Amino acid sequence: MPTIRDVALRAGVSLGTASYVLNGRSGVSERRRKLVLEAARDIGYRPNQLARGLRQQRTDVFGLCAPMISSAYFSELIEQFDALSAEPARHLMQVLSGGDSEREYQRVESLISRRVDGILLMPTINPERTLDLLAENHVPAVIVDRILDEPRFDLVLLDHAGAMREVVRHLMDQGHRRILFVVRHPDLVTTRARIDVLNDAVAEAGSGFRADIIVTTREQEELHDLLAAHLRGRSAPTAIVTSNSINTLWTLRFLRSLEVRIPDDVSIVAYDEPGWGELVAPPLTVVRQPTARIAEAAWRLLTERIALPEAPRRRIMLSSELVVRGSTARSSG
Amino acid sequence: MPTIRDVALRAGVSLGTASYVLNGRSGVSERRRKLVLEAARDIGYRPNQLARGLRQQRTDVFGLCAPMISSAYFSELIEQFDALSAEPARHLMQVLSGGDSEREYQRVESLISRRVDGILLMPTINPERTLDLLAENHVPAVIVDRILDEPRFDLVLLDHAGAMREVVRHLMDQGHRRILFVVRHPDLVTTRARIDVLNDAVAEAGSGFRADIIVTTREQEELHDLLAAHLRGRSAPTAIVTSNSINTLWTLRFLRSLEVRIPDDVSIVAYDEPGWGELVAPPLTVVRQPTARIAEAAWRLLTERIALPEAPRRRIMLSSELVVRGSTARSSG
DNA sequence: CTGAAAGCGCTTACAG
DNA sequence: CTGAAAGCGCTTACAG
Repeated sequence: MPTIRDVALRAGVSLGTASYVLNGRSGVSERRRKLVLEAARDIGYRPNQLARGLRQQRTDVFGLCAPMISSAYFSELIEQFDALSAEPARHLMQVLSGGDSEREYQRVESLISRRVDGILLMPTINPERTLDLLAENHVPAVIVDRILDEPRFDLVLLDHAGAMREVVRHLMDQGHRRILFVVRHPDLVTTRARIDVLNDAVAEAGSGFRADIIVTTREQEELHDLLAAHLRGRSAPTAIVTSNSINTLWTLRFLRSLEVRIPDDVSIVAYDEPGWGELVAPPLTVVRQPTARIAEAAWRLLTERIALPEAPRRRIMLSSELVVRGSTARSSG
Repeated sequence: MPTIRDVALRAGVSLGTASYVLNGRSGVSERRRKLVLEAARDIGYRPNQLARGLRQQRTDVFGLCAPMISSAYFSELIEQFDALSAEPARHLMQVLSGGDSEREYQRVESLISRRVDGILLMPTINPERTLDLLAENHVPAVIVDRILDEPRFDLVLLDHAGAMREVVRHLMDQGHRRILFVVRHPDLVTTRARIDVLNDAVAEAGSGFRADIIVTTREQEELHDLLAAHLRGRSAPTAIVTSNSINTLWTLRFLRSLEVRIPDDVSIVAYDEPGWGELVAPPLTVVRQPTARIAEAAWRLLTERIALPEAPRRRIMLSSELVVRGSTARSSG
């Protein structure tokens, strides 16, 4: 592959001059500038970003670590980030943690070894080691959701509590008194916040109101059995809230196999807006995350952090939107 | 960030010796080896892969370019690739073309500038410039699907014709005579192949049999109108085949709004297996792509191409699987 | 078994 | 306005 040396040789100028031209610096005669540009085009010169990055101590690459890609929330978010990376000639280097903290650590370590300028982290449940790694190496990073308080990094937060308040209000307005919340990670601060809001609302509403929690695992079967047990009971829920699109998928599947009708027997509110949300019968009432604004905020925070490493930490909180559709209706209970 | 020089200094050995130890070369005394390892750990040394890549002329990074991430087929494929990249300490650098050839070219160019060892390309419709770029720069690359013949690269192919033959057989066995095929890119060789199979089968079956094609654009409305027109006609289709999950989503949505019942009024076969395929009522009959095997084949091809740049080109053809579920039934027409 | 030196492909002060 | 030289952080022949 041709190097800048080849360009200089062909243009008959020094290596330094070639570099100046290629980087658009002023102070090179028009004649030489043309010669260099022509030579570069002729031999198909493409600058080696490894060398450039090594020398300049910056790579114009942002690292991005997400748990997965197959959930609507993350794939949307990542497409948004990708769009953002196009214009300022920046590159996105994406890795997946699979939700596993150890893998997250390793992948982020690899990103650091590749000297990315900064990292966008959609953390796993236990990101402590990763956060320490980032902090120790002074890698500019912004954390997207899942963490409420972290003095070392800029944060983009989602107002989960507010969203849950809206969900509960919507359901109670419809006469629902027994709400089941299907969650995957009850120990996440953000899940915790939602559970608290739910419990508080129920407590405040008085007797006859109640909230239950189901924690899902990787085993679909367990959810099936728990769901069946809850629905059989005397205090069966009249409304179910699912915390992410996988839980929603599974819950809908099992409700169907249990011959529970939506919304006649039970209402459903789903977090995240899967592509098929409008498609299932009835269309889903969802809490939609503002992925475009999340990506934009995180990107801006990271860019500014890189520019001013010592600026005070910032947190941006974004709120979700409750979209009411056919899967919620007046309680029949 | 600490360099190998810092490690050597702290361990009291030469820079070369530190490098030997860190790279697991033999021929260093046990005493020094321990000193180096300890020093590296103590100061949190992390090799600069930019420098390493520059020197070694290899980065252990594979580039991956896909049209998008929000389709089930691609997100599955990419998760598979990601899993593959974990074990041999290789890194995946992923870019998105958005289906736009110009953007594909630029993103691949950026990958090349970053000196990836090879590229996994899920091409756009007009990848010619990108392919030329890859070929001219002798970048090892393997192309996944969408291209049938390309003497310069290794290929992983999907047997679309075979899959379509199976689909048509299944439908005709059920008494269907009028089949509508909803496609996005009729000029893709792979789509062309499927259309040909469909047309041939219909011609062979004799009079009374017929096949129609609808080409979708970015405008959902157009599909709605075309669908309505086809279904109103005297020779309305009794079965519809959709070419990807977006088309499937839209088609299902419009059939619902047109109050067409599935499979009573019309049967549906969908290409790709969206996460919600089993969820909609009725569950979808689908042509499922073997994403795990595709990823594995492409990865192996690329690895071997890098090892033996001059080895003869290879093509691996994989076949899809027809999964019959409730959306197809005996024709009522 | 160990160390000094060259070089990967760039950018960027520094002389001239 | 231009060129020679140093240096980014590594690896790797080459002497000793």
